[in-house]
Amino acid sequence: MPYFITTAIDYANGAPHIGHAYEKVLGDVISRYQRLKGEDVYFLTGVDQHGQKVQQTAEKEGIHPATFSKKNTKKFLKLWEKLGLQYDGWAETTDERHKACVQKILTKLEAEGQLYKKAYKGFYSVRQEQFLTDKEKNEQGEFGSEWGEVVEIEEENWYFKLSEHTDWLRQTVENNDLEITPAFRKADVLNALDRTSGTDLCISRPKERLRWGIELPFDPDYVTYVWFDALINYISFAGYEKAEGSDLPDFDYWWPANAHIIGKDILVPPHAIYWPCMLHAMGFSEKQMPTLLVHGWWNIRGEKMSKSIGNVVDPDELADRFGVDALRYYLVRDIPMGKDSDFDVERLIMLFNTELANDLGNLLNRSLNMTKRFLDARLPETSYDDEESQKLRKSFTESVHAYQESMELYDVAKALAALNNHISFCNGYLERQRPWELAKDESQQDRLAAVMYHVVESCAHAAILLSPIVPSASAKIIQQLQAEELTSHLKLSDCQWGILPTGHQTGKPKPVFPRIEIEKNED
RNA sequence: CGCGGGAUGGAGCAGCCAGGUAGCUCGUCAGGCUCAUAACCUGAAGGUCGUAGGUUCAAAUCCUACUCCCGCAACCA
Repeated sequence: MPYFITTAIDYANGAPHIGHAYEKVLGDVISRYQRLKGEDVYFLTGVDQHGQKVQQTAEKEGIHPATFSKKNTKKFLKLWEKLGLQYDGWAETTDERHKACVQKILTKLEAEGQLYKKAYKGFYSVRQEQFLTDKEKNEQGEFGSEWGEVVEIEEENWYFKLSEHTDWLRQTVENNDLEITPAFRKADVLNALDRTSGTDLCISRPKERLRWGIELPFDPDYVTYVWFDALINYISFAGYEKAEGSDLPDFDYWWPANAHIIGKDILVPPHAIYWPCMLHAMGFSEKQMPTLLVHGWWNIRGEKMSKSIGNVVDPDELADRFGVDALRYYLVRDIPMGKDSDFDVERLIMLFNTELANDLGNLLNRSLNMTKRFLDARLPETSYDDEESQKLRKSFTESVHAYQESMELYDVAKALAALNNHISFCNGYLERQRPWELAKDESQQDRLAAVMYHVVESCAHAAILLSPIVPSASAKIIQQLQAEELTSHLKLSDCQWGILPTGHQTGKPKPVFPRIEIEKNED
């Protein structure tokens, strides 16, 4: 089955921060999980390169917006490579294929009377090059000096008849044809719809104000409003209206998207209102709507992360300091789906050290070590079984079941907790079975073999279930288990007890998750 | 009365939708073990579940009011 998943495309106006990294890692984790299930996955991510902020910042630096956005795009690409993202498509809004698609859509909508031109009158800050609204007014109800000269001007722009689609949208949202996860976000959308109803969406910017964008095909004095441009990436890079002989994917095969992963800040109005209405105007039915997967934010000490406060956490630096596995693990482990969480380096270290190093890493290490020392690194045939071992297998089954159930709901944190549950059980199991004493007794060899099989087999499963989250560490575990050939083509549904055959030879143990030692004098 | 989220032992959270001895992780303390990454295992201390009412045989869980914290929005990135 096709599984088409996208992330928001990041604004190429600066360097990526932890929030960007979170969303992409989440997308990667879900993609890899779906691949593990055997689905045909297409993971699309990218950058939004147009818009006023890019133009402004580029001008400040005295370079062309194209050069500037390319430079920032590289920062994203570099980080995604470092974090091990496995995406199938890369969306850049300056891509000619995307531009052509946007223009085709605009042309069609204009021809069908979905767009019209109208004058707008308002207060405009010359210095900031933007229209001001009431929220920019200070307590005295005036525009402060920070805006410089403020003039009232009238300007013509192109509008999209958003209001003709909002009734349809309301029904589509209420019927869950446009699915919004988690469900509590639906209220936000319905609420925003009330405010939006009756207003249309301005989709153009005059070139004297903004040149950096996609030109309107029917009015060369204007460029396209960034959201109208950016949102289309989800279909343009999926092959919608692609040119003859294009290497883009087959749109009919992939659409609708199984998940648009976005932050709660861009749910309304762009993704839950503009986007579905745009699709509807293009002729998409309510059955062809994507599912919106809305995640929360990483805050710093309870505050919203922002550049101006200076509390941005640099994912690149974190990956260097603690390793990609630790960062990827933390980003999906310590935040409940849809909610906010506080970013805390100490918790990152704690979760890595306890759950990965002490529990799983150590379990693997002691299991392989004992197998090597007591059984000559071989899992011999055994017919021994006991109640403890039955309990372990039951714990395994329950844990895998809970893992899957949570992953289906995109709750990675809960899935990992379920997995860790079994790992803990395994450590307790070893304590109760005491293989190091069984090894001293010739008559207990059968039991020893059974005990070691149970823990080593559990490690193999843990590696498979962890592969979407920490792929490189998972591969290391599999390697030490010498189970590459046994697991490489395995699907999740094949993960029944007994992957490792009788007589299987295990490899040398080497810490996969070396403990992070807390540095002193670190701020 | 703009909208939403949150308030649970020292810290971070689950439980609330489908009321019935308050659970998890970390930390602390005391034991145990020695195969292992000074790891692992067992046990203990620590909470009148934001406040005040109400419904009920019974409320963290349902209802009402209030307090505090966070975010979003309040006509164009």
